Amino acid sequence: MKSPGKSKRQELLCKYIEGNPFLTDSELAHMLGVSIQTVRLDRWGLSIPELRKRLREVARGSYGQVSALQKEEWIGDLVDLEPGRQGVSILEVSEEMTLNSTKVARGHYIFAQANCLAVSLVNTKVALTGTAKISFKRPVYCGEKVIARAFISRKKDNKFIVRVTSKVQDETIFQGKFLIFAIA
Amino acid sequence: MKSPGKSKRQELLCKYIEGNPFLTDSELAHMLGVSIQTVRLDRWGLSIPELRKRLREVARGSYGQVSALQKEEWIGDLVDLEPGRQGVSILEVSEEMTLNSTKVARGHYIFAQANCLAVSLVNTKVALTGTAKISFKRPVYCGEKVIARAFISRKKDNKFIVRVTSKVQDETIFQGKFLIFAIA
DNA sequence: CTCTAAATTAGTATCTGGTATTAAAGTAAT
DNA sequence: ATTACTTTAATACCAGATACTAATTTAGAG
Repeated sequence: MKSPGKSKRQELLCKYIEGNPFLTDSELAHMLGVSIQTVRLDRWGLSIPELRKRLREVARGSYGQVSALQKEEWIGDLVDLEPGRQGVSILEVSEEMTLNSTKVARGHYIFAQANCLAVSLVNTKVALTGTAKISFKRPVYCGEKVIARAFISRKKDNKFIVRVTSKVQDETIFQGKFLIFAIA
Repeated sequence: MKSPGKSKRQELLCKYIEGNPFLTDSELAHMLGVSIQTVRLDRWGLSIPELRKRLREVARGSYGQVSALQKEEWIGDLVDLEPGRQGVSILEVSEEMTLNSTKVARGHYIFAQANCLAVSLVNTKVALTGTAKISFKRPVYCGEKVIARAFISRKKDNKFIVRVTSKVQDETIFQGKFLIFAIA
């Protein structure tokens, strides 16, 4: 019977947890539109540990080192993702991301968050950024929460146009148009 | 009455937890030779959060911090700089910068190197990226050395146009045009 | 359409590491 | 002995799970 839903969902589950290891099972269940038991079953099948163990590992700094998850380098926490359609990620600007004299976030962090999200939207094993046109609307300060929303605006063959808008409390601080290539 | 035992014990408690945030109350109780309730009371008095919250905090702090992008002030090594004119930086692509399945560097590192360099060309206290148009010409692999060259192509008031070309052994892998604002 | 196996959901008991609260001892100084 | 502080105990509750069993849903083959 092997419903295609299962493996797809498990892939998605991986992405969610890779993108944000702080998610509980019930949050994941809600995001995936399945019951909490299914999430646990999937985690078990993928041998992904529970939230608390993941946090322990992250805290120890060993997360992703030995993990079967092969954690990607993510900037921002993934909070919503419909591969092939849209996604949302949140980044809280910390001290290390800022120019220490001004507490303004360095542009490449904002870019990195958007880029990570844009790439993850493309539902293939590997996706690479080809070109991008980006614009920083205003400086972002330490402590602010940047919410990046991305959607695929066009698709042709293996090329995707992804638009990302990043906001701090309804104020747009960044916009970008990314051309992403999907690699088979 | 203020027994000396209490404040001494609380000091010790602080040290224990600072030295190892992974300790449970019962472990601490055992170490301090008091009951678990006393430990909780002490934690409460010192407003030290419970184990799980401590782990969350540690995890939050270290999550992504492993990343070169978060740790380092600068992406790339500056090897030449004439402020207001041109500059060169070199970045050796390390394992952490790549998608581990393919060993291809994630775009935002290449961008970060270029952005850092572009910003540093502008000879003021603070400079911020306004807009950028960038293009990744080919994937960059783990171990390759990326040499980014930047020059100021135009200047008007506090706005600078900086062009960056990044190469791996004479092969252009990235080009970008940055509009940088100088802040007084 | 029915049968069947896989997939999903439900339900219950149990665990850890706590919070929150109330109460009961212990201790030490005046 | 009284008073104030300190410590321990006891109980109810919570989040976020594990572990297990069972029922229900769903898809596909015959």
